[in-house]
Amino acid sequence: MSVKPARPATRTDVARLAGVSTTVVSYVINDGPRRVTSRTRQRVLDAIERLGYRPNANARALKTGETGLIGMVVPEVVNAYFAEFIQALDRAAQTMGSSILLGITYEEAGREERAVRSLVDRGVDSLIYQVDLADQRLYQLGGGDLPRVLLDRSDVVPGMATVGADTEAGARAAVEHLVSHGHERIGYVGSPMAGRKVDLRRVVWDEVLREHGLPGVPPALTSWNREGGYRGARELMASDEPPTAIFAGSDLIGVGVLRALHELGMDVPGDVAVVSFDGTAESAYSWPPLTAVRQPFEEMARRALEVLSERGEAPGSSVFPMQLIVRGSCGCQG
Amino acid sequence: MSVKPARPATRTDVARLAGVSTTVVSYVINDGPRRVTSRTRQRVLDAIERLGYRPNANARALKTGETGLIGMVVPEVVNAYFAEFIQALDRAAQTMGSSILLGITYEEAGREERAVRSLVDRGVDSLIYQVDLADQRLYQLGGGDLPRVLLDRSDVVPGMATVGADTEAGARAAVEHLVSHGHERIGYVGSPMAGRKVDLRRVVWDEVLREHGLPGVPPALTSWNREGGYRGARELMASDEPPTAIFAGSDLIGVGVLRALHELGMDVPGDVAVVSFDGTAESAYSWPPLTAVRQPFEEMARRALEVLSERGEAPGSSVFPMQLIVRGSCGCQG
DNA sequence: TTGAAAGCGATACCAA
DNA sequence: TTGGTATCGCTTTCAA
Repeated sequence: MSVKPARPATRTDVARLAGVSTTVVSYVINDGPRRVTSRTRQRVLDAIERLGYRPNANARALKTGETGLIGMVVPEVVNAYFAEFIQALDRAAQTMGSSILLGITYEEAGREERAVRSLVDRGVDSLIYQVDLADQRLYQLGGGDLPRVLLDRSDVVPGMATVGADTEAGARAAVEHLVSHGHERIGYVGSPMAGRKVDLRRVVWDEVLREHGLPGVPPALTSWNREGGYRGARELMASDEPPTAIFAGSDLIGVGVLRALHELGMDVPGDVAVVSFDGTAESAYSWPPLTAVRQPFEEMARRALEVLSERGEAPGSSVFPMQLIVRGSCGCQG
Repeated sequence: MSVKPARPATRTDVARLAGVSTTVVSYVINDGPRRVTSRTRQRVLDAIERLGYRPNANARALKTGETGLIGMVVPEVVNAYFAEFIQALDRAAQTMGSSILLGITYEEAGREERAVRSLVDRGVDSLIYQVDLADQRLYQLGGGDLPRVLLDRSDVVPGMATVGADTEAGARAAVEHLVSHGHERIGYVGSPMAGRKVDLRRVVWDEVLREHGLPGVPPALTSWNREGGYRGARELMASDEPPTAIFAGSDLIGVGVLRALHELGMDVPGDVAVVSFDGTAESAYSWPPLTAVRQPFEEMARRALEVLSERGEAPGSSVFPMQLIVRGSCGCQG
């Protein structure tokens, strides 16, 4: 039976109703730091229930210096790759009573600093970077005491913990799979990386080709979205010796590639086979469904939160295996 | 030139360095409520700069009762339909110095209450519901004083402001477009709505068919995702008189429909034309690209924030027009 | 086991 | 125009 007060009940109201001091209310809410008789405890619990009392998170944050908020910096959310991480992180955070606060950069120079600063100013307890910030100094925003982790990122920031997928093995699995189908001209569609970062997918693709004595193919470097995949595939197919297989650097790219191939009247995987990178839901429903190497979203998210709570440890890096998911676009089921 | 203090600077540090009282610091930061000489003001500004001072959001929230956080309740984020709104809202909120705090329900009964409660407990200033909550009482969480708005929602909650798209006109445009192409058997793939809510898309589809004297077709009601679209189209195409056109209740459904049609060896739009609802980026890169009626995401987001700041007004409802985007799947370009 | 009280950082009333 | 100070709701030390 809860009574609706006009003004939200505070801890003082609870104390008064329970006939104890506010200190005791605090003790029962936090299960410490002092013990409370179970009788007293029950009285407090009853009062809380009757008043519908909920602790004021801001007051608590002010006092303890912890908000229970985890800042996550992402370039966008309309992209299943990031959205998958956001959800995985959110679920993991829920079990710890924390919440994810998003800082979206939109990959616009101006918004980048705003996004990160906003998180820091709001007092997040830690930060997860899922974006390559243009200005390295932004990684230091808020001072050195905030636990931070780089999640599945291409750039490396000295002294910062890292959680990522085994891109190298994943890319290798993808390309080797295409090779195993007998393809000899295998193209790659990706994007140039900002700064002088290297795209491991591209590097590995190149390596595998070399290892098998296959001819090199100029990579099509456009942008990390569907449009980029589309343009890249058009480019690749317009060459004198078009590839018979394409390794797409992301699912979105893969989808764009498929569209281009269809437009050209090519059969997938008959004329051109495709394997993509990421393995989000969208890849499963394209036509044909994309064979892809999948990111271990949940595992990485859980690990990221672990890393953040182990603050103080030496910044290490965790690597998780990717998994090849065979669907229709590679030719296995064709 | 900013000095990095070990401990973050507080307003007291600023006051000391500027040789003024903390009150004045407050005045210049908030531009009021009292005026400050421009000379004093400048001294304070300098001190802030030198110390790298940033106001503590929690302390401020405690004092003012406002956090600058807007709670947004969504079922998921790995779905461009919701992600588009999240981004649109985020951008709009940024211009007001507010942030969007997400409460993801995952459409799981248990998480629903947690998600909403977590937002309220964190002290959000207002709430945007983008999900049909199973338990209507959850809409009242946090008391009656929180401004709330329902964003593009199918259910109606008495006394709550609403911002939505003109689903009816949108659906009509979609179906009429198919009719204008000469189709006589037009199917619908959607999903049963929770509770006894009605799916306007389905109702309008039915209406339009009737108006044109076209034969009714049993709708395929599955679920609002790609898988649902797939199953729905299989179902529709397995009937004795399969449709020659399909109205898909969402982009995801549309994508699933396309996959099913391809699997059956049908040509789109040659054998079956498709028009979908929502118009997210994914619809533009399916094969063939989906003709769709598009949600006015940005406009609705902006309006939602306006409504929230007009607290106290009578709860009205804003409706925005949808736009038909013609691409390849309807037959216009075939 | 319980309570009084200091203090987290910021706001704004009331005086000066 | 500027400053002293009470206060927001909560945590926790110290004393009872």
